[in-house]
Parts: sequence; C-alpha cells; structure tokens
Amino acid sequence: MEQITIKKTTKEKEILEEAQKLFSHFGLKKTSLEDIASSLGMAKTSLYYYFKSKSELFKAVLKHESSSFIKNIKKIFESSNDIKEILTTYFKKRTEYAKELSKLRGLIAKAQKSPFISGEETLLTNLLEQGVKDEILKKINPELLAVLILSLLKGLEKNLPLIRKREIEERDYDLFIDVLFNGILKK
Amino acid sequence: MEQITIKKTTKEKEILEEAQKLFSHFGLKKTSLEDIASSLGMAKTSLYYYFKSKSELFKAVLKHESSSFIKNIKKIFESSNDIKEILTTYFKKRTEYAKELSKLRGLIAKAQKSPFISGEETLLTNLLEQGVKDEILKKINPELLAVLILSLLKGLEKNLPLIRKREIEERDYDLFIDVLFNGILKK
DNA sequence: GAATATTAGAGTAGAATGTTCGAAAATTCT
DNA sequence: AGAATTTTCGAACATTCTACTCTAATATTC
Repeated sequence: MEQITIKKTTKEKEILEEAQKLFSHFGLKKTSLEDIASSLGMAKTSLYYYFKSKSELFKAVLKHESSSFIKNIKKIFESSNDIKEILTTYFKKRTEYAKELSKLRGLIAKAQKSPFISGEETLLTNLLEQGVKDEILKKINPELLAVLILSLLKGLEKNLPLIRKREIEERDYDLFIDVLFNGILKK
Repeated sequence: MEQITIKKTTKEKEILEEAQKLFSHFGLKKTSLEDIASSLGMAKTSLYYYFKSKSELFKAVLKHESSSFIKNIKKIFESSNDIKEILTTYFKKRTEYAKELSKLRGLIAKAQKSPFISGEETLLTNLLEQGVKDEILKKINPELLAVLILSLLKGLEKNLPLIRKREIEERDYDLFIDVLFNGILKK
C-alpha cells in the first residue's frame, strides 16, 4: 500500500532534480523517460513507481521547482536590511528563474496560468510594507505596488529580449532599480 | 544535373547554421529533420534537396562549423598587436568553441580524430614566431610551444570541469595567462 | 522469514522519424 | 511567352522510439 510520506524520499527528490535538469534543457517533448532513467542509472519502468505518468512527473517538477524558488527568494529577503540591495538581487534571480521556467513550459499545451509564483507577491508586499514603516518608501499601498512591480518584471522579461536582440543585462537592472527608486524614494 | 558551386548557396548556409544551432543544443539524436525544417519554415523533405541524408547534413555542419571557427580565430589574431591580449581572447574563444563542439560530437559514434583544428596550430605558431622575433618572448621553438599550449588548453577544457564542479571562469584565463607569461616572458 | 518496498525485464500500441518518389510551384533561360 | 531547370512539398512507408502495463525478481524492513 502506498505510504503518505511527509518528507519526500531522497530518491524521489533525485528524480525530480534530474528530470528538472533535462526538462529545462530539452523541453517536455524531447525528454524521454529513458533519458531521465538512464541519467539516474535506473530502469525507466522504475520511474512509474514514483510517478504514475510522464505528465505527472512533469507537473511535480514544476511544483518542486517553484517551491524551491520560493525558498531561495525567502533567503534573499532575509539576507540584508538594505531594501535596495534586496530588490536588486531579487530582480536578478527572478529573471533567471523566469528564463528557466519558460524553457520548462515551452511545450506545455495550455498556457499556464501566469508566471506569478504563489507566495512571491506576499513576500514582496511584506518587504515593501516594512520599507514604508521604516519611512524609507513613500506611503504607497504596498500590495498594489507589489503587483505593479511584479507585472513590470513580467513584462520586461517577456518583451525586452524581443524588442532588442540581446537579453537582459546587468546594467538593465541597475537602470531599472535606479529609476524605480528615484521615483518612489521618499525625499 | 548537380552543379559544382564554389560558393555555397545562401539557402544551404541557412540550413547549416540553423542545423548547427539545433544540433549543438539538442545533440544529433534529439534533433529531427522536422525540427530543422520547421525552424526554417520549410518542409522536411526539402532538406533532401541539399543533403542526401541526416548524417550527411551533420557532417556538413561539423565541417562548416570548424571552418567558420578558423575564420574567427584569424580575425582575433589580426585584431591587435598586443600578444598577451590576443592570446587571452583566443583562449577564451577556443574554450567556448570546444564546449560547442563537444556538444555537437556528443553522439558521434567513433571518437573524432582530435579537437585540434587544422590550421589552428599554424596560426598560433606564426603568432609565437612573431613574438620571438620582436623579442617579447624567449627563444623557444615556436612550433613546439604552439603544440604545448594547444595540448594544455585541450587538457584544461576537458578536465577542469571534471575536477572542480564549476566550469572554466574568467579568472581561470587570467591566471593561466599570467602563469604562462611569467614563465615565458623575456625578463 | 513474512511483509513490504523497490527495481527491472518483456511486451504492446501508437507516435515520431528518416527516407523515397512524383508532382506542383517557382525561377531562369531563350 | 514558353521551355528547361531548379526548388519545394505532400503522400506514403518501414523502422525506430516512447509511454505505459504487467509480472516477476530483488532488496529492505519488521
């Protein structure tokens, strides 16, 4: 009988992480269960013990991926007291993540809801709230501001590389942060 | 009747370049003719007008790739008079190229002769000869030195990423160049 | 050593892939 | 313009690949 484990077994994690690598490199269609299995040195049929189908595995990878992303983001948010520094790092990481995710989703049939990570908005809101309390930021509704920033990021990540040929670069973040701060910084 | 063209037709080049992109990203096996064709907006059967089989196309890509590499290297060698600068750029490019090539060859059955590019050795030898003539370098047999450097590079590219987890980084080149120069620089 | 958890081999139906062939369409030549 | 040639494409096919099932073997836990 199947056991409900609170912690994922290590094997399951291994599979998720290997699959995530392959999926993000080759896409859903081009990654076969054989590829995943042989990368792990196991028979492909063994995968069915852990996941009942390829698409279940894929979904699990997405979930695992985004939850580990949130963990990383949390770390960033706790890593410093300098709100400017936090936001810069955060923007960078988010863009990297979005890039990976878009690869992962490259071959998904229906458009996934949105690149919003659940929990991300809350984190950002809290940060902004704190900034307001500390009188570093102007008194703007933090929730609204959070959504605004997220949308902006989302838009940038999608469209900037299309408009210009190159991808988003270091200085883009600086510029973005700079503009954002000179607009919303108190005084 | 087939015509012997001195210049490859533009279409043929387009195909080679698109195929090269896909092959280097997905590997031989995972890149289908359909993938290549649809990337180019043409029917896959049309590819057979230019190349008589998939493996012929692949071979052509390898050939095209390495000849365009030599062209780039030549440019670097002519771009400056500072031998140190030239070598640094050259090492970097070579490593990038080696990475791409190893992807391309990832699924080739027999091990390809070697990662030596014909012509590369000559170019490097000439550069070193010049350095000796200009009394920038010690009097060491340039041919020998060229082979030595190439072997070293080859070894680095292969083994460094295996020994340490990370890939070759910027500072690795600097260190390498530095060591190399302090060892062979006159005075 | 019984019970359970995990792996792996054989097999299958359906999809994908490389390839051939002949005919349409586009281009070049006269 | 029309003939000759070059280039594209769709239909068809044999082979291979892939996701998946079933069943038995092996390892692990109790």
